Amino acid sequence: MARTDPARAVTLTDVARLAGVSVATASKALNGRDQVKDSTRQRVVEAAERLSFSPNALARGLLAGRTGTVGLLTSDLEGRFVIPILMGAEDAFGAGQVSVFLCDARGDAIREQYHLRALLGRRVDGLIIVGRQTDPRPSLGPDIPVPVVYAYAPSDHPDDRSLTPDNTGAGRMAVEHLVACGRTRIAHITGEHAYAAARDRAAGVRDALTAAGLELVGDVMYSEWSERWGRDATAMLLEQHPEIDAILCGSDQIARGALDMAHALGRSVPDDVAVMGFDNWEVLTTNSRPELTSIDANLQQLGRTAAQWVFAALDGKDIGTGTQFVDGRLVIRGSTVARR
Amino acid sequence: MARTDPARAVTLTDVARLAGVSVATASKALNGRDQVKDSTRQRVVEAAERLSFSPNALARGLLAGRTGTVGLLTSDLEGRFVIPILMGAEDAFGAGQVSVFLCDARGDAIREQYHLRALLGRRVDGLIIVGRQTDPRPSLGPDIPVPVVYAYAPSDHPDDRSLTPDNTGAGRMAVEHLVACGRTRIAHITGEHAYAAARDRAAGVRDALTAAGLELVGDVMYSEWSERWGRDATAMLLEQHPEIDAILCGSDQIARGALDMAHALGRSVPDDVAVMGFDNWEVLTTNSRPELTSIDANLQQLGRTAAQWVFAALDGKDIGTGTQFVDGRLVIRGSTVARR
DNA sequence: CTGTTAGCGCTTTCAT
DNA sequence: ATGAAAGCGCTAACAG
Repeated sequence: MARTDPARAVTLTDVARLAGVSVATASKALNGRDQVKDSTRQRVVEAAERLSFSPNALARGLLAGRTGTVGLLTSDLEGRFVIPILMGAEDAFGAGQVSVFLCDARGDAIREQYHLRALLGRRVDGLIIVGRQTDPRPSLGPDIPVPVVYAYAPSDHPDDRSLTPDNTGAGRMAVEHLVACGRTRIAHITGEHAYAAARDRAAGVRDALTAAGLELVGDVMYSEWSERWGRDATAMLLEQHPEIDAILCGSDQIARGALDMAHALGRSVPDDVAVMGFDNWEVLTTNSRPELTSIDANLQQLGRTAAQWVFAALDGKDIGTGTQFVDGRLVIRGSTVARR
Repeated sequence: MARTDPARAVTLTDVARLAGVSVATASKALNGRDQVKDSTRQRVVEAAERLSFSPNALARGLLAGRTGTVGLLTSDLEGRFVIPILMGAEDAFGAGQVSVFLCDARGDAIREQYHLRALLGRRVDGLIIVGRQTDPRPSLGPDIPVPVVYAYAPSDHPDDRSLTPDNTGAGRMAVEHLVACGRTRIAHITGEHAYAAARDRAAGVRDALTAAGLELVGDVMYSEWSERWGRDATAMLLEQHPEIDAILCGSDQIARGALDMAHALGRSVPDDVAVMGFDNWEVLTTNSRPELTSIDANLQQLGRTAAQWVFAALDGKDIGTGTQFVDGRLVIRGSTVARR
């Protein structure tokens, strides 16, 4: 049962006493220091096990100046981005080596400040700040006494270190895939123009089309990040430009709507028209009919790199400044390539 | 920029020196103890602010025996359940008062053990264990020295304290809604029979049907938790039982598939047939056409209660044992009720 | 190889 | 009202 321990937690002193040595020796024995006789170490280890001794990380941290903890401060309410990033960070840190405080600021600057203070008070060794869009976010400033890496949303200050998906590259990658599939009349439906993600992907789309000697069919269609918009835009598109053979959508949600409407209007996917999205949100991409080709932002990789940077900075290495872009990964499914 | 502090962090000693008092007095002043002259307190507070002093929570925790941290140990890879639970917990704890370590065991018992040891070593005040299904999970056993609450997945040991969605009640609630909408020929498509969530919801469905003097149309259709199954099952259903006027689906994903196929077969939703799901996963429910009625499991509430229990246990209160069920909440949308 | 000592930053008696 | 001192659990220097 979940009981509040009435007895004091077992300490190194208890172990030392049981093993019949001093705490110092016990400490050395358990930490693999080499000035300990094998038989002594043996005794200490056994004593520790018998008492199920678990060293107090607070005491250790207090002394070492390092706590082995990292703060992940997010505003991503759904956890769509932060969970893969957390997993990547855990990978990089090694499970159990480093523990991660996850704080959700819910897009509220005040709450963010609270959490920030708390994390610094707990002497985290580093911070990873996860935004919910790829638009630059306000910097925490230069006075944070630990390494900070901004993930997903870059910092708006050039001296900070940020890591964000390469949406322009992803846009290019998408078009290159469609072109490789033989598509030449490509339209682009996307989300809100206010989002850098939408604009950047669109820019990449244009680049790649130009490079392929093609032109976008119609204008980039900006509106909301929703299935509804995907449906509505697709209806308009197929009406005005019946010749299109590919609809590139700015998100998987939009793509789901496009797929839906294409079917409703009697177009076969991918035979008549290819459809693809961005984000590779599995619940959407692998459940549609056909399954949806998408660009995965490699967030787990992003999280891993962010964590490695924090570590590197801790070790005194220079991790530089500015924003680094993480490549996306094309995930091909049935909505752009006919089933074999 | 994110720099590793070259200078030592500012300590209470620094503050005391600047204020011209002893550390003891500084401590009292900052912690609102009442044996301090107002003018002295003033000076100390100012000094602390000037130095942007942030008390070392490790040192404090070492002394107090409480750390103000809680471990959230999950195996919910997508974060679908754990994020609302985390938010609920943060609500209950108060942002900044308590910090939450989030660890993802990824369904791996070894990794779970690693994380558990790490968390206990960091002297968390309590643990919330979040499973990814509502089936009972192995207990961590009686020897955890801090309060443990199992959330979402209950523990398989009766002496543990668990909190899980009331799926039976949710099944009942769903049927009651459909009946209230005038539906009488109701079918039930759901996920894998191996999942307690599927079986429990189905049991509730049967209860409520019986109570209403109705019978399920056909058998409960168990298979996978996917849109594909929703589509396939719906096709079979409409073929074999064209008279049905409601399809209750075991998840929103299945419901999306059902919606899709109902349309494809020329049935109007909700006029000819009502469709509803469970989970209220917004990306699915609010983007479909029509939007999907669903039962929300109130996970944020669940997280809040779990956190409150941990706290209560810490304060020495008896939080009892066994599993408590959290009521779901009906969210009515257009798939069961025609738009006004 | 082992033990003694000091001290990480803080709170809390207990004197003054 | 203030300060000196002890100690939370641990590790690192230094002595022996």
